[in-house]
Amino acid sequence: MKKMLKKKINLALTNLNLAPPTPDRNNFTVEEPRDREHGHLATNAALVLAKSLGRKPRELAELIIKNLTDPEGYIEKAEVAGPGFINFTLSLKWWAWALADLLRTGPAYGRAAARGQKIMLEFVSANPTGPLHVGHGRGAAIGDALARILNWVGYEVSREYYINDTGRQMRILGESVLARLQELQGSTEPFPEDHYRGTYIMELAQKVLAEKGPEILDLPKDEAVTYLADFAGDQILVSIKNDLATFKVEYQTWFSEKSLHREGQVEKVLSFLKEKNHLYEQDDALWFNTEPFGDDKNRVLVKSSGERTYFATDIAYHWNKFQRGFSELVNVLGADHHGYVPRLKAATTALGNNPSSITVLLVQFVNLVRDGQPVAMSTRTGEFITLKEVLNEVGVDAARFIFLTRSPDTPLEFDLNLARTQTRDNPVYYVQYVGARIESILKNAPPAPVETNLLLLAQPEESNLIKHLTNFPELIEIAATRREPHLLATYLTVLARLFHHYYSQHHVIVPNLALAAARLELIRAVRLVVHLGLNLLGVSSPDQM
RNA sequence: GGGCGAUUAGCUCAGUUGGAUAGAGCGUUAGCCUCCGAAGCUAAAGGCCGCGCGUUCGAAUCGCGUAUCGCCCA
Repeated sequence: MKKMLKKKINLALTNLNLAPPTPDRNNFTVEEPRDREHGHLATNAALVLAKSLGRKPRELAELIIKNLTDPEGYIEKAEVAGPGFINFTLSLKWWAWALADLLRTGPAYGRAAARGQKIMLEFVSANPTGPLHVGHGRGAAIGDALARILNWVGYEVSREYYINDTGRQMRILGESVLARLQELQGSTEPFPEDHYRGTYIMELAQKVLAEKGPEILDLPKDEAVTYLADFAGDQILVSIKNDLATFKVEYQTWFSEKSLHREGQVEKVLSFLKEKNHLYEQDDALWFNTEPFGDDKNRVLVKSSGERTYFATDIAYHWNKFQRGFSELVNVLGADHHGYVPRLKAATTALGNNPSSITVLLVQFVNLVRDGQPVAMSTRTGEFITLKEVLNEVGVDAARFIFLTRSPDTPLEFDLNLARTQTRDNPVYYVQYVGARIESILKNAPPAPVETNLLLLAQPEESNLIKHLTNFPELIEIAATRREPHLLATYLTVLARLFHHYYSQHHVIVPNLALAAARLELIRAVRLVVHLGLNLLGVSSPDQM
């Protein structure tokens, strides 16, 4: 719709043949004015171009209007307004054409052709040391919705979960289970500080005891800890997978950190960087010279103890991603990782890739509130609300929608009381209700005549609806390029409002059968877009509620 | 001390990359079901878009400064 107008304006500018040809010819925008009295669409072309063309804005606007060509009869009215805007009112013919086009395209509306580009989304990637909490849920909702959207606009998308199944946190996990095991066997040693205290640790200890017996405790401590870490990690990972499946998040790959070490990838990337002269030794440690690539200081890759740092394995991991043929990487991370971004980009550059091929999406924390009080969320103390609990309380759809309505870079307040008591008032139902209402109308619909005349949709509420519907493809495109799935949630809320308003103003099934038929087509289109939009958010779109 | 993000209605938050009179949900107030689903609609009240300076035809949006909050680093 906007493209159509832009083309016409550009053509008018060409016809005007004004010298000099301006370089900012395409700098103007076509937008929807807030005020309905300003028509369907407005352009600032005259305002933007006035200076370089040496004309007064209003004068230029008049010239543009005079030179518009519109053989199809799509423009009803074009007039100069305010400081030099041109307001357009589009004709019924245009709206009929746009709606027909949408219905003809059907379930593929807004879907772009494959671009032959592989893009990887890594998200959640929580350590398998405890259950997922709400913060992970937010990352999961955003990552998954973004994956759906990117796929929709033509990328070959792969979702990946990186499992940190080795290192310090895993050892602490093993030690935590060991401590509980010893307790079960009568030890009175105090539980070690800074270890995982959640009740699930005790459950895991009981499970080990039941399956393997107390002989585990006879092993040398290191062996026991390693065994228990693996055992517990595997179990926890299973429950993480279950939670994500419940949340309707599916991964193509679960990538194990261990496999990087097993296949010697860390050593390979170290020698690669060494060859490129990016490494140096100092104080018995091996350093990576990341500063020239925009990091604020250099980083250790191999400690004096010989241990590889977390950063070293992470470089190997991202190297591996590129080697698997992904041209673009998106990482959804908690906001506490933002200091990590420059060094990741630095590593990307040093490895010979464009740093802009990796996008890090930082998601701010979720603050749980109960009875007006913040709820502590430490995995260590065991006082946390798991994703599973929240899903049980408010349901998958509501949780996803709440996560996806807010921009990722603002902390989200999640009020559990509100979520619990106001389930039915949740905004997600406002959108879903549109679908249910339409299905109900369609059930009562009379049989359609052979030919439907969409020109009968002459009410302003109808053109408003069509206008918003036809914005869908462009909106998805924007949400994809900006990696902002929440734009879609906002879009759907507006669509819902427009529909509910229309519904209250006009009956769909009216005695005039031709008009009824046209209106049924319109609400079918609304149904379709609501369905597509909710699907892209991973929210269900029920026929009945 | 340095960095990143935030600051918009009583509360929770949008604002489609600079457009005309600032948006929604919840809450408050007053209305609307003999009529396609009232999980809805209509209306009212509620705003110095943290503050200051700048950029320009035009700023919630961009720049600089500043305050407050959250997080990260030393």
